[in-house]
Amino acid sequence: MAATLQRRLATGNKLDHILSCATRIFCEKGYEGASIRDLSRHSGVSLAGLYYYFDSKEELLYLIQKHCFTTLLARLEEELGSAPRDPEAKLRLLIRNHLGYFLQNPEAMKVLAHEADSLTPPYARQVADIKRSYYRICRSILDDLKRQRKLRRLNTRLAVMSLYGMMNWIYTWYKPRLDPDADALADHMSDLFLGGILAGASGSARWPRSRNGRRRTLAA
Amino acid sequence: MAATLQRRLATGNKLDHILSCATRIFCEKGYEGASIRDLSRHSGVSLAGLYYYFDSKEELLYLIQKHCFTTLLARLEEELGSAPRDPEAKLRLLIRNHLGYFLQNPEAMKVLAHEADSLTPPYARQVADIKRSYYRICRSILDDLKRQRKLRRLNTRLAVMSLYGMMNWIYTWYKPRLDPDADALADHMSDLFLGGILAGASGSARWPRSRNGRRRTLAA
DNA sequence: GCTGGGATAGAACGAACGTTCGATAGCCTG
DNA sequence: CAGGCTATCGAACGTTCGTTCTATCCCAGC
Repeated sequence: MAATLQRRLATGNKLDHILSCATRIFCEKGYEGASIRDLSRHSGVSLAGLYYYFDSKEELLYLIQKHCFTTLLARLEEELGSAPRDPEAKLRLLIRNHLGYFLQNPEAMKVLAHEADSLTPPYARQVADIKRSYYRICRSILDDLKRQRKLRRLNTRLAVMSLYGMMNWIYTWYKPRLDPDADALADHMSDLFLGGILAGASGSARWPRSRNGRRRTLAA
Repeated sequence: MAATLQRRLATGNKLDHILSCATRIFCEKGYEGASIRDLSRHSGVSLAGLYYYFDSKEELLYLIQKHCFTTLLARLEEELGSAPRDPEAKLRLLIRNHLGYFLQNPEAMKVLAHEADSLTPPYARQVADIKRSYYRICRSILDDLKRQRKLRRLNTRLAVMSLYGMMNWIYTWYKPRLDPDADALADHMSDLFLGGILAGASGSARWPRSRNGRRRTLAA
């Protein structure tokens, strides 16, 4: 893998082209369902020629995922670092950043969300590291919010995962012509999520209790 | 396919066994990544012998998805029909039903959520029909809620999809030992979702407005 | 006791897969 | 102009894939 590094620096353009074709194909047919021959056809590079730019199909998926998650994380850190904000503003910013990037790169978004488990240990670990950094940022914002608003019963892990679900599931249903744009969607999900989180603060029974009479969910 | 119907009625047990093995294998390796030879090994049925019970690998996935979605829908309709309830109670019931079934059948849940696009038209259409029924129920509950609570600015399509995201994403993170059980999770998500939906009712700026000063999201 | 069909499996088919080999251009450097 | 390096490709390798052919076994019904 080290031998190909120099090549890549000199030939970044073509590798970029291959990666963007691969993203489209992985998006359409899935990682397992896509073949290197598909990629050869759509990219215009011969089957053998492709292997000058990467070592294996799996490395291809790794390069796509690593690049996207790195970009997503870098943008978030840049925006978060630009000004000191309160937790709610930070969370809104995270959601806006997340959806903005996803809806700008819908094919990559699907490859990130849908092929999250397709990499094997050597590659998977490196991607997992980036994702963990992202998760930590999101969770620490929610921990701050919990402290600030005294949301004693908030399970921040569940909250983060619920938020992830809302955001990452988008790739299964979003229609650009039908649905609002990224900023509007970010507002929608921010309002929904924050409204839900903060509504639990008082601990009062605003709604009828659930069937078993308990309200265990927001408790850690 | 008609010819095999009679066989199946007489030999339902073994087909069930094959389907449950297939569910496990599709869950672990994905539909494309799983091979009929894997299924042969794990089910104890010879490669050729399997084809006595189904016509193709794709029909196998279809049978799994159809059975699960049909069961999920039937249970929901049964519960919803048992007593007249207000929209909020209905929604809580739907969430409880959805998560209850999913966490009872985690492998099937992943196959439903992750292989939603793996079927081709002849099979895909039939599964899509069931899913559409399910969607309509969910959406009409939300429409009722919107009417009842006068949530003028609620986009019910976005709300349904956000709820789906929260619920269906679970398969990527849920750890039975670490996370709350199905009922508690259902309470959590019901509170989060309903809190978020209802918080937007007043139209007051409970939180600082987003960067662009608009609050377009909850508007249809 | 024979027969017919449900149930099963060994062996094979053709196709597609990821990957590699060996060769060949083009180009910069000495 | 010789030599080496980058970039590229046609052809092939060995494997695995979904599926099918054919033969067998078992048992109920005549």
